[in-house]
Amino acid sequence: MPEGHTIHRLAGDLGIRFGGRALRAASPQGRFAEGAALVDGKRLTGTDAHGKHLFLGFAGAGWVHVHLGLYGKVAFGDGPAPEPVGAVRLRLHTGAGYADLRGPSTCELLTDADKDALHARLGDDPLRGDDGEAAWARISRSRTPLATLLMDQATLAGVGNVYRAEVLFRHGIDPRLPGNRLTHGQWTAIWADLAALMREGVRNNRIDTVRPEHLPEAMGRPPRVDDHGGEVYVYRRAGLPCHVCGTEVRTERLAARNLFWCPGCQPPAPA
DNA sequence: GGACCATGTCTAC
DNA sequence: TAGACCTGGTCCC
Repeated sequence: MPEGHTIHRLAGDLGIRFGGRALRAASPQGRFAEGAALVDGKRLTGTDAHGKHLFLGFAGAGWVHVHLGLYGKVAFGDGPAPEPVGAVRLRLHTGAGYADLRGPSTCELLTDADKDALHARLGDDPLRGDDGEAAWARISRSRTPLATLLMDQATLAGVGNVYRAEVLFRHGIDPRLPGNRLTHGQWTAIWADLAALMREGVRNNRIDTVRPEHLPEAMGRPPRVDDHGGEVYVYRRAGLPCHVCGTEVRTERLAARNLFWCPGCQPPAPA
C-alpha cells in the first residue's frame, strides 16, 4: 500500500513491463477518459517517482501523474486484458499484459513544466539519492513535533505513517520531540536508516522494519503475522506489548493521523 | 448488505 | 480541525 516505496516500485515495474513500447490506454470508469484518449497509442518513454507521486512519460503527450492517496492500487496482469472489474480509472495494455489503476486521488495529464513545479514543492526523497540536508534545514528550525515533520511532504517526500512510526522507534526518539531539539547526528542516522528501509521496501514490495535480533524467533517467541503484511515494531500495535521491552504500545491522534510509539523505548527527552 | 476502517491530501470553517 | 473524497477488504447482522 502506498508509501513512497510502493510508488518507486510501481515506477520500476511499469518501466520494465511497458517501457519503450506503444501502449493502449483507456478509462473504463470514465473519469480519465480525455487523458487516456490523449496518451492512447503513444510510446511510454519513461517513468519517474518522487515521494508518493508517480509519473509516466508518453512521447509527445506529456506525463500522466498519479497519486494513489489512501486507497489507490495498481493491479498487473498477463495476456490480453479481461473485462475490467470494479472502477478502473486507467487501464494500460499491450497484447501481452495490462495494468489497472483503481481509486487514485489524482490521475491527470501534466506538461513538463507542470511536473517541474510539482517536484519543486516536494522535499528530499530517501529513494531519489537526496542527502537529506534540505530536509534537515527545515526540521532543525521547526518547533513542530518530529512525527509531524516526517510526514510533511514538502520537508521529506515519501515517508508515510508506517515508516515514520517505525524509524522513530528504531532510533529511540519520542515522536513529539520538536524538530529543533534533534541533533544533526540523530538526523543523519534517521536519514540513512530511512533510505535503507525504503530501498528494502521497494525490493520486497512491503514494509519490514524489525531488526533480525528482534524477530520473534531470535527473541525465543512464536512467529507472528502482522495483519498489514510486514514485520513492524509499533505501527497499529496499540495496547500490545512492545516486542523489545514489553511496555504497552501507545497511540494518539496527532495532526489528524494515528501515531504509535513505545513509551519505554522512546522516552521523552529531558527538558 | 451495511458499517467501518485504511500506509493520503486538500479545502473550508 | 472537521469533512470530503477516491475504493476495497473485513466484520457483523
